Amino acid sequence: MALQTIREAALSAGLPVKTVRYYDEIGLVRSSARSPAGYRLYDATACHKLTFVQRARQFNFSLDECRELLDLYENRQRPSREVKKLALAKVDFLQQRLATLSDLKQELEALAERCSGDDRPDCPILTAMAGDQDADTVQRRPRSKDEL
Amino acid sequence: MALQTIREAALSAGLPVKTVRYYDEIGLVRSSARSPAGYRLYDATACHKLTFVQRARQFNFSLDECRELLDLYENRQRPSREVKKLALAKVDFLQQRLATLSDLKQELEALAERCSGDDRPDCPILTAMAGDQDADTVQRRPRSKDEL
DNA sequence: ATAGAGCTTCCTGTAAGGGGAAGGTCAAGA
DNA sequence: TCTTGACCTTCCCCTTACAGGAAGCTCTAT
Repeated sequence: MALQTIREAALSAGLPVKTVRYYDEIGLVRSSARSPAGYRLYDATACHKLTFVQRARQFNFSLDECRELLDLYENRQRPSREVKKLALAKVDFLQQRLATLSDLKQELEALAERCSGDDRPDCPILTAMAGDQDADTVQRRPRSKDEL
Repeated sequence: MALQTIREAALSAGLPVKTVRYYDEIGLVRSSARSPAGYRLYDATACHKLTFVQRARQFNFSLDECRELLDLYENRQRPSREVKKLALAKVDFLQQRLATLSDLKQELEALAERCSGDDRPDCPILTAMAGDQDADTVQRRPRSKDEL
């Protein structure tokens, strides 16, 4: 396969052109060459890496984590243990967030259910947020960095 | 209650000082006055609003949404319908994200389960992300703006 | 008088790009 | 040959919701 322009490479990886340019800029996936006019050119290997990163992103890995995964992917001697560790850590992270969001949703649903949702101004949702005595069912939760 | 300094107001609302200063700067919750030396001063109403915003943030509302909620909260004539609409939209949003994250977690777990996690270099996780033929169980999903 | 805490504004940085301007390049059609 | 339009480049600002820190003023206690 011949060298591809950034647009072709982006299309084949399912990424926006801007994103591919950005990955080049931060050194995550470098273009394999430049044309005489300065156009970025991507060979099969580079396109492959773009696709790899796109998939890893779908799995919620950050760009830094993608960098790690790419390194592992390129190192034919790596132990699968390391990859599994990253994957399981991500699973844990997702589990945490699922729990938090689920709680949140239930609380909001409960409040909405008690709201008449008509023309009257009384609203248990606002009352709860204002912290009036009616709102003692609302729990205060600490916020962690990870919590969305 | 007398006027409070930014630190006292922040403490009473459970927010960092930096955050309260930021809310003032963007006009979300303005300080009610300034001391002769230029110190921000908060009265009971302003402190109340800070608390309101802190609660709404716990419910995952963005600062722009908090602004809307504050407007509704301050408008004694508002119909509860509008508040309920915002709350239910947020519930929907959370529901979407829960589904996405749950899918993600299951896929990752399945991959990790098939990975030996030892010293050998073979790794189904990397293989799946590389898009090799072995990875036909991995589905491509479109990413929306909202999806974390 | 001085130390230390608290306050101010201003600047920089975060994640992961998006939007758009100004300008060079390339292939096709008139 | 000229021109048009699509494509490419770099550069810069914008986003969310603050955090960290510097330089400098203020207040309180000793």
